[in-house]
Amino acid sequence: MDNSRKFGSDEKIETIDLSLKLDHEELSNEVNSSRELSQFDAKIQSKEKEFGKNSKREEYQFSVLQKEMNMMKEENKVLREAVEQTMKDYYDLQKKFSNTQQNNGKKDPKDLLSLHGTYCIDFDMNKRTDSPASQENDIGDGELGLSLTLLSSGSNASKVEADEERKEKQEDATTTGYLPIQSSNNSHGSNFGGITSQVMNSPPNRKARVSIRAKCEAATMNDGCHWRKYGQKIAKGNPCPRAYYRCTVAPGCPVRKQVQRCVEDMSILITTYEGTHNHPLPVAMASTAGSFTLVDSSINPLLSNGTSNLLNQTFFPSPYHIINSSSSPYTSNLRNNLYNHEQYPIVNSFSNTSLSEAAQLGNSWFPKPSNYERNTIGNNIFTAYKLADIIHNEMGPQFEGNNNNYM
DNA sequence: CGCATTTGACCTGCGC
DNA sequence: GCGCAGGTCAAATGCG
Repeated sequence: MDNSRKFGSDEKIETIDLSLKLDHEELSNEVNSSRELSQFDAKIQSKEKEFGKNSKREEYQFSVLQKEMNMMKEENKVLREAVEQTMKDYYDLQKKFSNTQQNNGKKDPKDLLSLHGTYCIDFDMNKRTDSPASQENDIGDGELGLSLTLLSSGSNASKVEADEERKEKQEDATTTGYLPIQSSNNSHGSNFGGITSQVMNSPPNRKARVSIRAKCEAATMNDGCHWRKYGQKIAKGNPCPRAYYRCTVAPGCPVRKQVQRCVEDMSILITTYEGTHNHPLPVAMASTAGSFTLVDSSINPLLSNGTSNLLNQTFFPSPYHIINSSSSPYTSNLRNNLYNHEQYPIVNSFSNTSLSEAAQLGNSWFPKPSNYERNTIGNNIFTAYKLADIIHNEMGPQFEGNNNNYM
């Protein structure tokens, strides 16, 4: 925008539509940094001087523009504060995690894999929005979409489940569940379309579990694998039956999953995966997971090794490559992640079309949808692999290796 | 007829 | 040791 030259040549024009010169796209580019903002202010002030002799209408236009710009500056400030707050919370949580590990005598971060715990991923697939405006609103509300919750729990296996139940009861306090134990002033526990990952200690003889909670009207989430139902139980305290599935992609695959609706909110589907696939994952699944542009947050190697490897092991048994851009400042990483999530929406990552088409195309790897799954494919479909990808994305790059440490 | 789902019975672990 | 609850098995059933 070469305003000086432009204004110089337009001085004789009686009415000048300044709004054309300050379109939203350019304005949004201008306000990306405070430094640029100040430069922008200087430009506006110089223009004010130039147009000081013009009509009151132009002055009015200036005032309107200035108000708009002030509003954008305020918004920008709120966004920056939200990012900073989230970063602060994130660091606090990492510190707590590190302290917990030290107290447990875990010297090697790899030993985290011996925490055969349950990792919970929360998201609300109905909350995802596509419009940039809603993104900004979400961020402006401080709902930055990702928080980590580390709970210290009892040491026996039954307590793991008990904790899960207890937390489910607590989750009415928040909307998505899993109360953050830190940063009381944040809004991570509110109903955002994001993720809450959770790590709970459990005994060594417990297999790794990844629990995914999704707002999903369908009877089950389709994650690309082929599952055979082998049982159903009505668990105590929840009238909704819990269904048991085992992976049938490859014979002898030990991976199992449990699917149950949340008692407080029937629209929430809780899917718990357990075990490690003994076969390569379907190509579309891997490609979907890899469709994220992963950004190296490089924040906490402890979390990176622990959570990501566990997720990796549960969801990504085969080598899985990521893209690192470690040169980016973290705030921009966070921002990039948020936008990457929008760019590659969680919802419908395994869309009805892709799934059924893949099956129709006769892809050898692709499981033929079961009767049950055929009925659910048309609804909002979610791939846990992508969520695990997001978790990894937030956790950092130390991702590969140590795949057999916790089984 | 083959495969997937359903469902009651059985097994196992844990708390008391 | 007993009872309870979660998890698994396997025969029965349903569906294409």
